[in-house]
Parts: sequence; C-alpha cells; structure tokens
Amino acid sequence: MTGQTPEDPSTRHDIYGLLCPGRAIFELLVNKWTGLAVTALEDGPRRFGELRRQLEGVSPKVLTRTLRRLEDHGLVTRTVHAEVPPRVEYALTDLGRGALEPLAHLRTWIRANTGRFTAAR
Amino acid sequence: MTGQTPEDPSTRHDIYGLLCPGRAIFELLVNKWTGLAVTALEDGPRRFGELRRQLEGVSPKVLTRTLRRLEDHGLVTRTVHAEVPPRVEYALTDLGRGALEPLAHLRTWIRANTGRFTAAR
DNA sequence: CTGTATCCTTAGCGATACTG
DNA sequence: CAGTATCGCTAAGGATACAG
Repeated sequence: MTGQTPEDPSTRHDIYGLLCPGRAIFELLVNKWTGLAVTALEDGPRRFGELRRQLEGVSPKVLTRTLRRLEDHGLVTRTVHAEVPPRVEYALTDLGRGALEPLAHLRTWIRANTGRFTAAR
Repeated sequence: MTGQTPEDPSTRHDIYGLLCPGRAIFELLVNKWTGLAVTALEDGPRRFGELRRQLEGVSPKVLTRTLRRLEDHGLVTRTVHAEVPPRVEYALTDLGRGALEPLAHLRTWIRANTGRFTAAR
C-alpha cells in the first residue's frame, strides 16, 4: 500500500477540482446577489418588486438574471398569477430552503465578527 | 411607541443594506476564489505554490490578489522566510479560522445535494 | 407591476512571459 | 520559488428608458 490514506474525492476534491460538480454549485452561490436573493425568500414567497427593494442596489436586469439562474438550478420557483396588474411570486424549492441553513451560518458569523475585520486599504 | 417591533439592524439589515458593514464582508467571501483559499488553509500554513496547485485553475495573478485581499481584511497572514530560494507561507489568523466553520457548512451542504441540482440550461 | 432592451463601465479572470 | 507585468476577453454590474 501507499501508506497514505487515499484522497477521498467526496471530501477533498468536492470543491477544489475544476471539474467537480460541487465547484459549479459553489460558484453559483458565491455571487454578489445569489445568496442575498435566497435569504430574502426565507420567510415565504416574495414578489419581484419586494425583492428589488430588499436587495438594496440591485437593478431589475440583474435581479432578473439572478432569479432566472436560481430557477434554472432548481432553487427557486417562479409563479405567474394571471391577474392585472401582473403578479409574479418567487419562492424557494425544498432544495432552496436547504440552502438557507448554510447561508444563515455565514450571516451569523459575519454579524458576530464584523468589528474584527480590517477596513482594508 | 410605534407598536411595531423596530427592525433590528443587527439581524435584518446586517447584509441587505448597501451601507451595512456586513455586506462588504459578505461580498469579500462571496467570490470565486476567496472561500476556496481560506478552506485550503484549514490544515495549516501553505506556500504560494501549494495553494496554486490546490486551487485548480487559478492564475498566479489572481491568487496573489485573492491572498492580498484576505490579508488586508485580517483573515490571513503572509510570512516571508529569508531564505533562498524564497519561501512564503500563508496562514489563517484567528478570524480566518473562524470563517472555516460557516464555509465547511456550505461545503457539506453542497456535497450532500449535488445530485439534486438541475444542470442549468 | 414585471420585466426587457440598451448602453456603457468595471472587475474578474485566464494565459503567458518574465524578473528578483 | 514567488510573484509582477501585460494583454485581451467576458461576465457582471449599474443606469435608465421603455414595453406588455
């Protein structure tokens, strides 16, 4: 034998590897707006305008793109209500809801350590 | 009084607000390489070349920038050993080590749900 | 109201060559 | 070895106007 514990791809190369599926998912979440959008849906469905207001600074174009991408990856559903004026609601899927927990951890940690960060020149 | 529980900035606007300090930190972490670099240092100090190999696909320019930014924010230390050939080691600060936990959560969740993601058109 | 279309700027990234 | 310099490309983002 090698005497070395073999690198376990499911624990080590899950995210570093260029071709590992986890890496693609990581890169989806790791985005200026994606995580914020998912978190904004934590308390239930939200309309386009609500999200737009909550994610301060997002432009409609970018918000649309962000939501579409989340939809494409199965994290969010988009429901159009046949009314006038139009009403569109975005909601988390089970998968999307699952993402809430790790995201909350991150947020909690940030909140707890905000003061310790260097302002960065 | 208003009768409404006031929005608590430390729990709601910690990250959505354009000017909230948490938002800036979030945007630091939320980057293609930042999280990967921090995670790569979890088992101890690493040299530039080691990191470069571990973060598959990163160019030296980008790796330098990533590490500098982490250093500027107080997550990583950079130690130059006066030897020849030069040896530079990067290591996590206490703050950086603290980031490991939320990052691990994210990684665990990704690993557990990889199969559930839609391939995205 | 919910987007799309357009335009434009910047940042990020990748590749590669080269230096102390 | 550990970067820096350079070049070019693309994606991401921001602003705003406009359409169904």
